[in-house]
Amino acid sequence: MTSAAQASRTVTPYDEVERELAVLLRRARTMNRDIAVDVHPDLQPAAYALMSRVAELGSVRASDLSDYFGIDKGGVSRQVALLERLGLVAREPDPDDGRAQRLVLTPDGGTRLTAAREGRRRRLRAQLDRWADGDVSALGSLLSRFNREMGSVTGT
Amino acid sequence: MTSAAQASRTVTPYDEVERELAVLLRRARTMNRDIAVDVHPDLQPAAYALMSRVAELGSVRASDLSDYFGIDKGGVSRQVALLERLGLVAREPDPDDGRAQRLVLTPDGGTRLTAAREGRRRRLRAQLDRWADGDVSALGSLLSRFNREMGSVTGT
DNA sequence: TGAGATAGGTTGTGTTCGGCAACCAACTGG
DNA sequence: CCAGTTGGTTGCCGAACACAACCTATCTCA
Repeated sequence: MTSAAQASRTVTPYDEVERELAVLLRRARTMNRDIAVDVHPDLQPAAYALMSRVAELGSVRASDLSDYFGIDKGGVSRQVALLERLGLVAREPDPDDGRAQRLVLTPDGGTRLTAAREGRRRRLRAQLDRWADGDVSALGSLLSRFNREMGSVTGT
Repeated sequence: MTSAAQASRTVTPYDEVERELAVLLRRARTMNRDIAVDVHPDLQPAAYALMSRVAELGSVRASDLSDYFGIDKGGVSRQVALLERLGLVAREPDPDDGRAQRLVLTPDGGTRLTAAREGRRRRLRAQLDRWADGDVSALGSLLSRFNREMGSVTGT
């Protein structure tokens, strides 16, 4: 009972998940930065994820992004402004709602994203290649589920 | 081929991992903040992870933390200073190296950490309870492996 | 033993991120 | 047509780091 090492009396799977998430989150910034620069030298790391989501859905409203990533709409607004300034996404008026705007990738944005995606995938693959296919899928599914279920508790 | 939606032509497991990580990372800040406040009202989110790691190992050097989390030692230094100011960790001279210091949890730090850990675990559990035990373990292992292998590519 | 080289920490500076809140515009429902 | 709500923008601010300069202690090796 001397040191705090006894905290390890029971390292539950929960603890492990928590610890690994902590590590991942701290390292994430660095990893993300490299990725974003691949797309466009002036692209901020955070904007990459938004852009990626726009590509995935084809057309989104800013508030959708805000909900999906669980971040403030103010931040989204700024990131989107940046993406637009860089010519990576464009805004279209939403036919169904005069207040809203639909975000779409510009051709240039699409091209750059695809190109960068290739490079990034290569790097990710370089690491995950040694994994069995099933493990990669499993990680994806588990993360997805985790996000989905944690997301619903927003107001904890 | 009109919109960028065709980017979904092949959503590989790699893509899913990437996407889910992106979501996770964006949400992380918020989640972490709540946790840290549980330990001590003035505790900054980032410091919680460090403190947690100190508890796990019992005694660490700042540079170990820097390596482990992959963040700059400057940041670690500041966080540690904060933790010390709050009386949560203490510094001891390293008997083996005059330059270094060993960080240990104070009794108060240990108490608070344990208490907060309980609360947090309850919340995490509330979500993960519906998971099969094996799934939680699997997520932990996969994340751990992911971190380990990605960590070794530091200079990509 | 003494001159680098190197490792552990601290501090100053700048940037990125994103929460909070005040605000405008447009939609919705009496 | 007035109130309440929702989509978005902007100002303000703190947190979290990266980067780099710097100090000190240790190590190395001739």
